[in-house]
Amino acid sequence: MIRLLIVDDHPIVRGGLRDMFADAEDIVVVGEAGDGAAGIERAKVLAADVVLMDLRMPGMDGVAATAALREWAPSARVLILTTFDSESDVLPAIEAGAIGYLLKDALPDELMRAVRAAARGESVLAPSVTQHLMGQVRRPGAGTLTDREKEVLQLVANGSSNREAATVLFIGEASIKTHLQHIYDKLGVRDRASAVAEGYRRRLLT
Amino acid sequence: MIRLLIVDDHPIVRGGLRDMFADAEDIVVVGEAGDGAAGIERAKVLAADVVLMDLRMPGMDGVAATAALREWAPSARVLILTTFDSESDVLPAIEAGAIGYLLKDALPDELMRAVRAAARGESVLAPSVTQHLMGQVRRPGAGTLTDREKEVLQLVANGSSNREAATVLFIGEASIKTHLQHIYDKLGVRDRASAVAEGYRRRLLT
DNA sequence: CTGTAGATCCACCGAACGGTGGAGGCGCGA
DNA sequence: TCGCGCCTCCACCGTTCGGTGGATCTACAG
Repeated sequence: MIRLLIVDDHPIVRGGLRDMFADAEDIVVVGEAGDGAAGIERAKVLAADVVLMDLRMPGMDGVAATAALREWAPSARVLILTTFDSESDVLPAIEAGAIGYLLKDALPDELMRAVRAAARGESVLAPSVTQHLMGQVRRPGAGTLTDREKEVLQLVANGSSNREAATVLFIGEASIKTHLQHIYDKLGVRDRASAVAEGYRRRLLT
Repeated sequence: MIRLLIVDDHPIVRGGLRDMFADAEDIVVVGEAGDGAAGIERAKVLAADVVLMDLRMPGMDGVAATAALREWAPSARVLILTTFDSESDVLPAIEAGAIGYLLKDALPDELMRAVRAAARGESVLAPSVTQHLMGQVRRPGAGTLTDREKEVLQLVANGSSNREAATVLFIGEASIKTHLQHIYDKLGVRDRASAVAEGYRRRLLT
């Protein structure tokens, strides 16, 4: 019997999922949680085999919760179930240790098979997600900004000129320019405006 | 008896909603649809009183469907039920003729009361949505970019210089600069980088 | 018909930015 | 210990951008 935990901030979604698994004889929904922190606690207490995890949640999000589960409930397999399949969602989730990644437009039958696969330790990915993963191995390393670079990019997004950013960070204007050059290289752009755009697309910015 | 139609592209969400309304004695779910076009057809055929409409859907989205329903099924009240409450989602939906706007983290009880209110022709808005509306009347016109301005901003976000954007849009570089000045004024920023940032924050850009 | 909003275009100027090719220092793991 | 990644700083130069204050044309509502 597979012990399933549902973590999603929408009561409606939780209800739909619980209902769906009611018919399955080999799966029992042992609990629900509305955010990441509660999900971790529930997974531990209830000894869940599989955790069905949403990514976008208030408080602790799905990625952080997935990472935390590796430490606090290593035997739980995390299956991401979310609406979005952009690289910036998929990659952190996989890195954090998710065993599978499905989209919410999945058919109930697919979802059921995915849960069983996850319980066996097998990976199940939505087709579009597979594409993103393949795209990633082709360009390793690139695309990750350092903390300092993210700070600079955030300031630029907030309207700072190079000089203003330099003042805020207590460094010289020249350093800001150097950071920006590195940012341009990593993001594959040629100016601050499109760097900001890429920053939002990859969810590096707020 | 309130005849309710559910329009949402996620089977899971539809299931959760149908289940939720199963207990209500004065509400009957007469049908479901997975996109806007099907929703319009169903609303007409089934003579729905209230349409529970998602905004983000493949094909015809919720805003377009809401607008179309005013012509094809004027007696149907559209109640938006979605995950997002940004101004750029809320305002078009209200303009298109939605009578209410709820978020998917609403409690089942709230949702039930909202459907009954909508059936009576009363407006129900999520609290955060009310904020957006109030913010809008305070600065009328401001904050809304014209189609042309959105095009320009999108090109800038994609790395175009003023000259390149001008070429793409078959207009002069001077016009691009003028459009950008208007964009800066409306978004309350002073350069293209932060204009792009604001564009993403207000969901004007992809 | 007249006002308003949107789109287009113009000139001028100083300031900021992007490109290039460096350099030194620090911490960490091989 | 040596290399590597990261952060810091420098100079020079051409290009682009932002700010200002206009202008004309069209479409549409009052």
